[in-house]
Amino acid sequence: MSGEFFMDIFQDLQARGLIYQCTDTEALQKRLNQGPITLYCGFDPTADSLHIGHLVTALTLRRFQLAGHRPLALVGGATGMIGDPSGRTSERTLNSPEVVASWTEKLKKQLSRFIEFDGDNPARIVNNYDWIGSLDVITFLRDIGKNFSVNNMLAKESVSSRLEKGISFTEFSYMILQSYDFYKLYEMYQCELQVGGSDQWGNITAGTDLIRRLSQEKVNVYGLTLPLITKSDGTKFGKTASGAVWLDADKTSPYAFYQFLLNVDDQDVVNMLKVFTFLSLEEIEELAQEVATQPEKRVAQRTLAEEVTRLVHGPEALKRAVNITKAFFQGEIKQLSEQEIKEAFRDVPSATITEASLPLVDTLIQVGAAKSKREAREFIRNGAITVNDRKVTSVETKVSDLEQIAGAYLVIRRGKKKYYLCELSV
RNA sequence: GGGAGGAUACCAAAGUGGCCAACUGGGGCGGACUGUAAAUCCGCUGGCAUUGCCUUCGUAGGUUCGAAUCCUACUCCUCCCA
Repeated sequence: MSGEFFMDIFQDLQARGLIYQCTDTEALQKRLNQGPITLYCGFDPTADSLHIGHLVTALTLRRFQLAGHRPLALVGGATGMIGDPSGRTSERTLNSPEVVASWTEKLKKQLSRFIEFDGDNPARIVNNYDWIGSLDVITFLRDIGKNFSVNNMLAKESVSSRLEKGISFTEFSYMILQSYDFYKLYEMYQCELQVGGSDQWGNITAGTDLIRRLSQEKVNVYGLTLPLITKSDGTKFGKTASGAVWLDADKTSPYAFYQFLLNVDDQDVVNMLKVFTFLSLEEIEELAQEVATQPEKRVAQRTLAEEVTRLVHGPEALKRAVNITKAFFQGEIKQLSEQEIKEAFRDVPSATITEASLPLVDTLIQVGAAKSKREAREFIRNGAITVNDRKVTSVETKVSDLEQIAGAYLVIRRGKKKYYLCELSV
């Protein structure tokens, strides 16, 4: 199902709702039909991991590659040191060079999962530190800066929206660097297209302008932005109460990642399938029918969760996530073997206790199920605590009162979905 | 540089000497219902403790039997004038 070859990439993107703005729709469509094109998209190291929002653009690069084009994934080792004002209401705090460098490496690794480095149209990962890092001030101001008009820069949304509150020269200059990236990639790899999120429009057009100015003959380069993915209620997709949904397995476990997608609203799931999977539009249409006729089966959600988790974390992690889900929501935890418990609870908070007489109230705190004894008691009184499939009702319960799995494990459930593992070693 | 106002728990916002661990709304968390849903309803939302204690209302002091509330200094924020 994935790995399909799209004859008309532009049409496919359009049908998936992935096109927001384009510098010249007709010309770009024509160019794409003429043959392979090199395109790029940048990712700045503003955190130690990409999140699910970045997936939209990363997967778009892959869509282009599947259609026979050559994607470049740019990691902003240099621009990450400056800070993009786009879409921000206030100045960013600068990170140290060491931090930026280590984040850059992490992003590189994550991005490489989504694109193919072999074959006829191999992708490439580039780091703009390689050409910006060595740029000297005179070159920057004289050769590059001369092509920018401050009047123009002030008009860009990313800058104008900040004029009231204030913006530093550093962030103000950001668009020049990003434009220079596009220019360098055009020069080095004949990169003709830059793709980015909708907030990148200003930076992207600045880049196409720069290339035109610096080129002797008339050239055509294109910019394309993708929409911000929102839910039906208008809020941004990918935000949870506990923060962003990360692609790094250490920050958001594969199980949590899988669950996040499994719980997508009926109203949103079809859109998400279009944006986050490589399923054909026909396959997605079939799933849309399922949502309409048998929403309670949640076939679409299941498919979405499986496809994306496999894409991001691989088949093994997906299998674990599914197994954990089965044990938690369908199976009886008591039936699990010690081996299975260890496997299933790899991604779940756990603690080891050494004292059999420990009150359950304290155990809940140790595993992280409750913040204080008061809260722990409240959970028990409300009937929110289940240990090894048995509801606990007495606040006085001690660990030794409870039946253990495989003689050593307590699987604690709080509420409907939160699980904690407690290992007893006396 | 001058003037006015403000800082309360996750957020918003009451309270202006004891009845304040602090109204209310949002959020969050639990329960019922359910499709691991939406909507709805109910409960909880500083800590410890078997009705008592401890720490909280920008920071540091002071007044008082007693302060989130009054006084002093400081820090930060907003607005107005220059």
